[in-house]
Amino acid sequence: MPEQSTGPRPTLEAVADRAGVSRATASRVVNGGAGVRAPLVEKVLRAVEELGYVPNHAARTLVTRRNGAVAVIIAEPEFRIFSDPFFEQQVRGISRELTAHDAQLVLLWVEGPGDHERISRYLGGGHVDGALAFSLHSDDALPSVIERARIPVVFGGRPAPGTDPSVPFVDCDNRGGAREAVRHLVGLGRRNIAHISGPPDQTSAIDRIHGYRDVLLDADPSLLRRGDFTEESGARAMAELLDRRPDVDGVFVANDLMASGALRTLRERGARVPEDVAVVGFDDMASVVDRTVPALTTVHQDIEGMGRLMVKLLMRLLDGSGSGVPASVITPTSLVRRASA
Amino acid sequence: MPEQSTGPRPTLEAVADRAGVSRATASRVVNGGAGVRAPLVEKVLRAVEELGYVPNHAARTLVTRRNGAVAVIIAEPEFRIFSDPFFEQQVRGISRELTAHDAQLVLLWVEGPGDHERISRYLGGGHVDGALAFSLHSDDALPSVIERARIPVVFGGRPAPGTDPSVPFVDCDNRGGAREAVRHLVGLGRRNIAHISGPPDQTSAIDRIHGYRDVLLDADPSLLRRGDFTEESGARAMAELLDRRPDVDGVFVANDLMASGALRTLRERGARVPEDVAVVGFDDMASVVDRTVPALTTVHQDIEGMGRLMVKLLMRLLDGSGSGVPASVITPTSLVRRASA
DNA sequence: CGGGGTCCTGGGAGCGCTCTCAAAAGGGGG
DNA sequence: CCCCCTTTTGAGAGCGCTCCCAGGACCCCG
Repeated sequence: MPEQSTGPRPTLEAVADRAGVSRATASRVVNGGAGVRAPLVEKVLRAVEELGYVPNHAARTLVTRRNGAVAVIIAEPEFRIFSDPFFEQQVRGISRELTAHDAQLVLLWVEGPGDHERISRYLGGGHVDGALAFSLHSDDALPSVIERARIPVVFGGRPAPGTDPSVPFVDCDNRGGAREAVRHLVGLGRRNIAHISGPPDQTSAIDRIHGYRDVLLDADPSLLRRGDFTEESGARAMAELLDRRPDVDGVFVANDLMASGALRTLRERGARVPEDVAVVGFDDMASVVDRTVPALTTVHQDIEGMGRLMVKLLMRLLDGSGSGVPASVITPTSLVRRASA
Repeated sequence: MPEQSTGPRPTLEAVADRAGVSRATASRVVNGGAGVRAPLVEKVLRAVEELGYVPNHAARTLVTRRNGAVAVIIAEPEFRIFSDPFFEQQVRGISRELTAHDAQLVLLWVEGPGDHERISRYLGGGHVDGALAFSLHSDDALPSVIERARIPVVFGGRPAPGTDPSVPFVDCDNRGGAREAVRHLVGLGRRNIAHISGPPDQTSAIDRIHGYRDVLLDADPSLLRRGDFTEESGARAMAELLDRRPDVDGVFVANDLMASGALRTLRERGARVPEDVAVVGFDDMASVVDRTVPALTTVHQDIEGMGRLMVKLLMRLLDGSGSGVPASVITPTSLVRRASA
């Protein structure tokens, strides 16, 4: 039972004294006890217990140059990314994996370019061992701010072209997933397959368009409508599609939210899904997929797993064990068939 | 322009040498420069700039015993609290205020009792100067875990009875706000005013019930229905209410989400709002209030402000300037009149 | 022009820990 | 039983910074 000491916290020195060993030996025990004989280990451990000793983190960091903390940089350019379920899942994965590595999550909330100076100084100040960031918009200056800090970084999502290509990232196989979705539609015998895409400044949206084109090399431009990943934009895009191409019989929508909107429009226009128009989404977002009518066929990606992977990559970077820079990881996707296609 | 030094980061010593002053003086300048003559300040600043000096955080913490970081403890008992807009606003306020104080936010994500040991050790380990936590359910063991760490803490929301009463908290005036809402309904000439409450293990829900009873001392129990703060539960409670008390002409709902559900039920049952039944919510949640038909009259609370206040209170605790323990803060609420009442 | 402040500055002692290196202890073979 | 090698332990030197304190510079007034 630790003593309820009111005074200053006990130091390693105190533990060593109590155990009758040197500070060095006490340190060894506290750090795993390799190379110390059992009886001494026992003594030190008892002293630690009795004194309620907890290592001083700052002192340890000062000499080891490691502080067991990782920054997660959240940029909130315009929307409420924090309450985005996609994002939440990823952060959850990160948090869990970080815990497994006994590392802490320091949240860096960036609200605008005015914060860049602060962030840069913080990252460069040795407060954290590394950083995790998310590539959002290609016009964002944040990646370069992070790079300037010369600190190990892993991105979530493929960064926009122009970002230092040596920075590893974790992303799902957007292009492959899109291909699978479109092939499924083709396999269903659909002839006029459209695509409702995301904003062209996000690499995930671009990659999904590429996947669509990979399969439908000669797709007519009139079959391509652009949305912005919101439900509303999906509904609108579907309406436009129906107006221009009444013959459309299949749609691959770049995310579930827009697919939900598209489904709504289809219902309002009296089109049967999947009989008249088959719909495939992307993300397999639980909160959307279940409530959709009919249930949405979509491309699944393991978002939490991607978060964990980001941490694993960063840890490998920090250990330096993986010779050189670890390669980026593209996680697999899989088509989940439900009623809409 | 900072030198692109590849080697080890420059130390204060290096800065002092370059500026031709002592380490002590360099330190003084770096920390504000009080009591140093202008020309020397100038010289040191230039050296800092030229060397690209950034203070070593660990070394500083080692001697000052302050590390400029605050833990935000997020317990996720069952639901996705992280994506809760209420919560997001509060964390945003915390983040902003922390930034203003030049302090960092360390996110501690608690997923279950299994994490308590880890959290406790972390908080007690001197990694952070203080902690911010949210009082969620009265049966949660977390508050006591935090208390055990003997670290300054401020709660968001009034803690359940049984928690150490000396721990300061920030909460809005739930009871007063509820009173105002009910009085408004009374002022509208409503005779049979019902209340749809939140779960009884949350103090905010209890306080709002109290406020309702303060005004309607003799309210019949049949006018009180319990929900769980979800839209669905609000819809259900309203339906039950209508079944038992068809004469109800006013409802105070304990939060906007449930009020939105109640409004839906009212519409489905063909009751006009506010003509037949006037409805008042609580929270003034932007994402709900705007989309409701009719627009929801509700009790406004400054959620982001509460987050900021939590930080301010904690900072006062840490400074020790406020003699003794700062008092908890109850922030005011205000009725926002829209169409529903 | 000297005395007594006041204001600045530098020296140096740690903060608590890790880690290197040398000394001590233990062990085995000749 | 002694010597050499391996394992275990301890002494001590920092890590980079702040802060106390003493000494020097400077200033104003008599």
